[in-house]
Amino acid sequence: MVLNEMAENYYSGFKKISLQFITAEEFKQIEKTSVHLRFKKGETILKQGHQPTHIAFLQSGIVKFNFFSEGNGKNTILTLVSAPKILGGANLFYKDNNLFSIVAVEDCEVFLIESNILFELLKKNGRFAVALFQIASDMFKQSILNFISVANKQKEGRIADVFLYLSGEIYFGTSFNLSLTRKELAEFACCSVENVIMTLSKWQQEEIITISGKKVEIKDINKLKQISKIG
Amino acid sequence: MVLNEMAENYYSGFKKISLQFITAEEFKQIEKTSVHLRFKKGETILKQGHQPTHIAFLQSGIVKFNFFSEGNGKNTILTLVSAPKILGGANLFYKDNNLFSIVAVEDCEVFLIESNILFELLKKNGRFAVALFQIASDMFKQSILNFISVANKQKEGRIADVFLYLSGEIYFGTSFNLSLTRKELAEFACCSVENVIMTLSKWQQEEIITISGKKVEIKDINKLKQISKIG
DNA sequence: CGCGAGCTTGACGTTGTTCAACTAGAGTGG
DNA sequence: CCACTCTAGTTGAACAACGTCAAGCTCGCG
Repeated sequence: MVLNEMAENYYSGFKKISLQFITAEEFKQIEKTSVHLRFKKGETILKQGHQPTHIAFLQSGIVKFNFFSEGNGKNTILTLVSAPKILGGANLFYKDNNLFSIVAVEDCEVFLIESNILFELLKKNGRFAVALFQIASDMFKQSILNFISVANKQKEGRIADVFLYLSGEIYFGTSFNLSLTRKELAEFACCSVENVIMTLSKWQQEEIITISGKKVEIKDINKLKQISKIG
Repeated sequence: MVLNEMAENYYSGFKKISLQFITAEEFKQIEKTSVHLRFKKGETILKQGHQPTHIAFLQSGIVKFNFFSEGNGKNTILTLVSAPKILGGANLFYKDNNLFSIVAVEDCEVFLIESNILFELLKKNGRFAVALFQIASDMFKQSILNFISVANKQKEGRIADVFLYLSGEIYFGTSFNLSLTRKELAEFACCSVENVIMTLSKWQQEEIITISGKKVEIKDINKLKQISKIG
């Protein structure tokens, strides 16, 4: 009974969204063929290059979309996503193999849904399809915004963008416990680790942020926005 | 009668796709509230920042997705698209204002559809919705691949990517009339005009490509792929 | 206590942008 | 039909931005 309740809460976010569009009966169909899992920080939820057999619903935690380049052995973080959200946008859209990996940045609870089951429901229910696609495509928009940032701005502007994103879309506040390493910040901002560090040091001196250990506080968000704007 | 035939051909690509999923009756609904237009090279089809009232179907021609950055006054070409294809992916997905402009790179024929009419149909017909989203999302995938290229490679690898993309996805061959200026190539590859020129000169000396005027011939596509891979 | 991973700093070299000068071709008007 | 101008393309040199390297630091954990 306790277990049942836990399971109930486990996918409640997804269930709540779904039941606005599909019947309880139809939701049971999804439930039967899906699993819920916990992932520890650093574990891979969906792997780049694999076949997309599942759609993931992120119930709690934070994940990164990680692209590994064979050519030079470098990682790029396309975007970060915090719960609750539908992951596996790539899988929703294409039949292609996963473009990137999805990796837990903090401990996560995930609800893995068989994609062909979900797809059948989407085809039967246009409103559900439209709603899910709109949710899922948010991540694409973020990737594109990130692209634009990388393409147009130099380091400082990009790192400012990263912190504005963390503050606005991930931690929802100006004060948070950073769960990314400096290396991950660098992979997100597309620059070297040293550059992240130097920029952060500079910002500390200018009293734009304070960092101690993993604790980050943005003291002057307007200045950050300014830096982002200038590029 | 001749006019009718022309009009018939005009949106035939979109009609053909649509009629696999919706009835002729339903298609008439779209037809009634839509317009077909011609755009000259350089003209803007959908403008960045405007409200997305229409979805565009590109019947013929080539367009660029152009992002203009207020901060530094620079353009970035997110991706190029050749007909026939559904444009306005951004509009399909979000209610937000257009993230970027869509601009004709060659003369285009476009079929502008009122988005709320189309959306009503999508909600009623899940199979149609899924099909359209899959087509539209191809452009997102290309933007992300482009992002990865910009993030990981240096200029020569990026310019190689641009030419491989032009050859494979736009002109469908190793020999074509380039409709982009050097400036546009630079905006696509995210580097300076001078860098594009120097790289192309170098490739000519190495007999990887030949260029005379707008005529481009890729003589050694494997070498280009090699350059792309190394980055 | 010692080891290793993550973090920090400064020096140095490479990459790529900016600038300035020049060329070629297309369009315009006298 | 020839200057004139305007735009696109081209080249090289100077300079700034950024990544790489090397060395040292800190902190948590065995």
